[in-house]
Amino acid sequence: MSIIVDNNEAPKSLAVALSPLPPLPPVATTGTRADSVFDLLRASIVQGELAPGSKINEPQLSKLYGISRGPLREAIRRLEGCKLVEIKANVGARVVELDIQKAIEIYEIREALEGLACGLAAERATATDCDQLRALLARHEAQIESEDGKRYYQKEGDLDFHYLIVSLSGNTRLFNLLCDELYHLLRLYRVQTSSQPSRPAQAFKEHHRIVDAIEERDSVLAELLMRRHIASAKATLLAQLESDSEPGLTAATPCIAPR
Amino acid sequence: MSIIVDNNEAPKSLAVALSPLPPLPPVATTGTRADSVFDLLRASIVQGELAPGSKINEPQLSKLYGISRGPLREAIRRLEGCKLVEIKANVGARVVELDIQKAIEIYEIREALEGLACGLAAERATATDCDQLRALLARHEAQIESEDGKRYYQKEGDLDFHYLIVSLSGNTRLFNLLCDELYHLLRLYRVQTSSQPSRPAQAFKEHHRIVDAIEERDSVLAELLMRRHIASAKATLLAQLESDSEPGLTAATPCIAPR
DNA sequence: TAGAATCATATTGTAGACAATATTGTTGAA
DNA sequence: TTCAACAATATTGTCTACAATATGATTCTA
Repeated sequence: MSIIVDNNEAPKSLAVALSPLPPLPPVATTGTRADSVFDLLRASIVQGELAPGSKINEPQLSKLYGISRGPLREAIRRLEGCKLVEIKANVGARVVELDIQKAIEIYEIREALEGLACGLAAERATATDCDQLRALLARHEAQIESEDGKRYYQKEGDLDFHYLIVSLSGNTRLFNLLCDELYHLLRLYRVQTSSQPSRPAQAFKEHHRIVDAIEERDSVLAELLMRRHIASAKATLLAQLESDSEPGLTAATPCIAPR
Repeated sequence: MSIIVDNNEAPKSLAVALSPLPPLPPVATTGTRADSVFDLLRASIVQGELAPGSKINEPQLSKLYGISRGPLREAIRRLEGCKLVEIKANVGARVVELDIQKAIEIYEIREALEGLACGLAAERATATDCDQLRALLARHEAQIESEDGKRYYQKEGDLDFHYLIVSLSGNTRLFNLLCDELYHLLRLYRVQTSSQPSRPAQAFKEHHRIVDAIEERDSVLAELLMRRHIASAKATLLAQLESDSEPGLTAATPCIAPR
């Protein structure tokens, strides 16, 4: 089936995306300590344990993880590459601060890239692939209806769907770009705007229509539908962020370049 | 020559891209040694001095640059983030190997992202911005006609045009993604398929039409034209790569996952 | 001779110590 | 009281040395 691989952690990513949904095995890392700590730090950031904007203190973290500062710094450099932290020379790293402007930028990019992925998937997906997609949707639907852990599963489930589509695109670099970078940032937003209702019913309808288009090998339609789907998600998120930030009125300015 | 700058230095990048083309100050880097070496290494790779596929030897490079391995390793981690080197744990880093498959992937992504950028630019560009675009094109045209350094300037000039459009998109993340990552890889391809004719006449026509669309605030058309423009460039590059690799028949296989 | 196991070498991974810089708090003057 | 200059502290940046792993050459066995 595919494809995806990537730095250091190649098999892992794909396995997760394609497997019949194990409850996300937390990655038995076999690499270097810098790699392990990278994973741990990224998880901490994405799950909100390290608050956005908070300082990354090297001595403190190296004690916490029981490693020296060398590999820790390498891990931080990788986080910088993922845009999860921002480093200033001689000052240090801080967890990235999310604001509405950044959300807009990310979703503009996501719309273009996932549209591309979905179009490619429509060109390349096999019948088996489509079955997998349907099975995935059915499973999520069941989970939603059973009401248990509704929000959590819906969220992760939604990303699973997108993972699978992106992996079907056959474009490894695109997969890495979306799954290793952008999606982690999205998780961060979801944690921040905790537990949005996220319109599951509507989303499911859209998911099914996307799979329809893929099955029909209609790449233009598949791309269009995916872009619309993302645009809807964007609108939902922005509404959430705006209502959240109304009291404080932060970061809503159309400023573009960070100074 | 080069313009290019990057993370850590966000504001700079944008400013440089927007300025009326100073003769490219080679970046007076004020950051850490890791940052400087990152710039140097990236330039070495992009200009082909460090051959694709060649090993990155840490002791050797640290002696060459007169620094210790610590900051060097951080620089290498950043290069990994840019996809210019590939790191295997306990084995080391190698300069990325370019093959046709990767070129296809990169250009698929580039088409989507620059299409997006161009559409956004059409929505946001001011009259002054459009004047800048025209001026840029005129300057390049003059350079081409004067025949001096034809190919070289055309190449860099082409990227200048794209830089400017991307910066006009107003999407900082998109700018970083394209200008700090993808374009460097493109340079590497250009060095590898040394001195392609690169259809300057046709490209200029396309550039002008793109600016037309931007001036008319026709974002849909602007996106479409840019996507076509990139698709043409892709076709040119692929033809070049295929003719190059015919004798040796290297890397033309549709192999996808590096193992 | 071919292949596998072993050992020597080189390279990567990590740790800890020191130097350079920024941050914070304090003192002093207007 | 406020501001500026200075000193003390903490944090980052860098270097050197050592440990762990991979690479290759060599030896031994079939």
